[in-house]
Amino acid sequence: MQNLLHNLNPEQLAAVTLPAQPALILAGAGSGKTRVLTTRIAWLIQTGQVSPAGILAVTFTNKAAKEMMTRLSAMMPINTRGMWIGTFHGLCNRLLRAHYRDAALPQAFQILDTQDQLSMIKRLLKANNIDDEKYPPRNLMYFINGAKDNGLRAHDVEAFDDYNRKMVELYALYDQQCQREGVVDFAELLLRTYELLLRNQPLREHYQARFRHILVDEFQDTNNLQYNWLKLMAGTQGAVFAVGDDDQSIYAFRGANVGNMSAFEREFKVENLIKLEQNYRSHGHILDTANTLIANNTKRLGKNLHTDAGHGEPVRIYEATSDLQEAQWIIEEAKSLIAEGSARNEIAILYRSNAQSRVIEHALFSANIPYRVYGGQRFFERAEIKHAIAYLQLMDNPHNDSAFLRVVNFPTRGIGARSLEQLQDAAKQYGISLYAAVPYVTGKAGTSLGAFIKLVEGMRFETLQLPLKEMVDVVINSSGLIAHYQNEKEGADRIENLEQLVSAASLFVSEEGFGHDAPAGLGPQSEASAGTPLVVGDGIEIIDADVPLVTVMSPLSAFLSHASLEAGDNQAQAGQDALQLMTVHSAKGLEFDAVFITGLEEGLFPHENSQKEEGGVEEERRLMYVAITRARRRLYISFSQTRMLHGQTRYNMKSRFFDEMPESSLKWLSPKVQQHHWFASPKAEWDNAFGESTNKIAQNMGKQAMGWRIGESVAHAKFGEGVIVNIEGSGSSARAHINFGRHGMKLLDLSIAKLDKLSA
DNA sequence: ACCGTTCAGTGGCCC
DNA sequence: ACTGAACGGT
Repeated sequence: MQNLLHNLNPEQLAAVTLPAQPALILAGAGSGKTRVLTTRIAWLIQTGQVSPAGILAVTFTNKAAKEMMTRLSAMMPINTRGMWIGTFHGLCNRLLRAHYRDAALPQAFQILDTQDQLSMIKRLLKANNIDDEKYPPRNLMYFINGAKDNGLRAHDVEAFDDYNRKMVELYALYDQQCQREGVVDFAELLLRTYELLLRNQPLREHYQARFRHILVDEFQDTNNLQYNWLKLMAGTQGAVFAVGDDDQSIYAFRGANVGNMSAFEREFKVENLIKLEQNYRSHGHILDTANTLIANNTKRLGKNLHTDAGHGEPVRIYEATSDLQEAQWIIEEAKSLIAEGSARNEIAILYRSNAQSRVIEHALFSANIPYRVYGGQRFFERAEIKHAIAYLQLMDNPHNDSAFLRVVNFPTRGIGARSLEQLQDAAKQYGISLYAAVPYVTGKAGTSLGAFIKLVEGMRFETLQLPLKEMVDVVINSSGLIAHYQNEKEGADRIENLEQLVSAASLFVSEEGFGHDAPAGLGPQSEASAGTPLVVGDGIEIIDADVPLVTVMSPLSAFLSHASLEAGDNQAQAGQDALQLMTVHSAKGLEFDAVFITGLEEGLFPHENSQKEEGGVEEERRLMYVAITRARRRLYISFSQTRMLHGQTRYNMKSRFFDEMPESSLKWLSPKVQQHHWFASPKAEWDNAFGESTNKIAQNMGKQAMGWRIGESVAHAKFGEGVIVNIEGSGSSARAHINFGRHGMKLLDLSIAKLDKLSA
């Protein structure tokens, strides 16, 4: 015990040992939040306050859940069985599997990922002759997900105009279609579980009594449905231990509601609010920079990080002339860091948007520096894997139309658009799935469709008694996928991936505790042993979901859930000692010795779209705060005078965030170049080192009128600082397009507008 | 079935 | 500038 708690600072210790009451822990970046969460769990169990079965710990990512598990088992000889640590979606999946009847789902229900959901919506629109120009599938998807995230079914959504009435109607149709097919989307997992608990009192009371301690990670990222889900799960007795940081709330765009933090404090009558402000990650200058910046936000719960680590080095700021040159500079700096002994994977290059990575990657590639880009395509999202999965889905639940359509003619087997049209008509007419509608199609189309059904049935029959690994192996071969890719020029990688899917299945079986030789395709292996059936009140029997998945679903169903819920690593190749490239969003939760934050320009960071959004700039500022606090020892921030975006050169102003950072912690590496000065100096001076594209810019910048040049910085009484982006006309009738950053782009008459030359 | 062309859209992304 | 989807021709 002493062991468990020693080395905690007073605030951490206080948080870990709080009584069983609602608590809100404001955990700043690098303040040991995961440590507090895991130690709290260990402490609760070791002191005998709760059994492992009484713990529910919720995270947003599988990675975080795994991390918590790992750290817990390092802390105590833990009996992981019975403890519920997982993502919202993973936990909901588990509950719905155990209580599928009460939730009105088929036992083998399947989970749609975003791709599947979109394709399903497209099909729905087509089947109902809806103009997809007027109702873009993507919009409908956002509409549906948005409604679900707020706990609203179609009949709950109020529509005030015809357009929205139609959207609501389509939402209802969509849900019907999902129900017919036996599939649920991500939001549905949450909503269905919420409704299940809301309506089923015995079940609700059972879980409320069971989970005496509910711990939530990244609480600031919860959406409204998740918040209400937690409320329902907690009941009146559950001790919810919410850990979060309002300053790191960067996911409003996908429904996260920071307001849940204060709502939690209010509605749960939180008496225990603890701030973890001691930072163990970053040096002082870095922390000061973060603190000063974030102080510009108005809506904060209030928190100020401090460190014992000393000031360390100042934050280095660099002004580049072009995005290309910015990349060159990064590489030079990175090289010298490496030369000084830094590990490559301790250096991160962050950017606001993915489009920025291209230039940097190109430069790294040319310089022969290994790097790794996060956020690429994930394993289970690859086309060939989705195809193999679709065959498996059809074998487990033939009514999944998305899976059917994905592979009915892949590899090609002569089933074209005409045949499918006939099939879809039949399915619509009888209100059944495509699979079930095949017998109603006659003629040649019927024959080839029948052959496809035979293929799937054949694979199912053949693998009925086989373990999962072998089932997958049979599927990738008998389906013709392997053969198909063998004939393809670039098919080798895909075949390799398919083979990796077989290994993944094997690994899954051993990790999830399914017997290696247990048949994959049969239902639950041991229905009788499913937990301890509880009989409550009216004789309703509850089988607690606290059982290995194997007892509530077949290995195949479990593997398919796994494929949907854990799409795999979000990073490209596993080149170990490589520079780390990623967006600021995906850097959240990570830390590095040295960090480059690039593209600090108005319009890019803060992003231009954020200006129009309510609270948008504050979210951008939090994003910058997250970026800064990733760095341990050394931080670089750069911006560029020109940048290629969407095929044209843009002249951006430096980000307003520079005005919000403490000058005393910054060190400007480049002399503050006066932009009108560029042309006074020989072009070659800044051209020789960095590539040819500066040439074009220079030529373009040569254009001038009324003593003003493109690219020049100006000051305007009303709009403040700006950059001349273009000049049209000449002489006294010339007009200039000027980018005033936060005031937007203005077209000013050069003979009228009062402009001052800006000397920076 | 497969190809080349055209065209819109282009912010971040967990499950 | 680049991508992915949609379209139309062979």
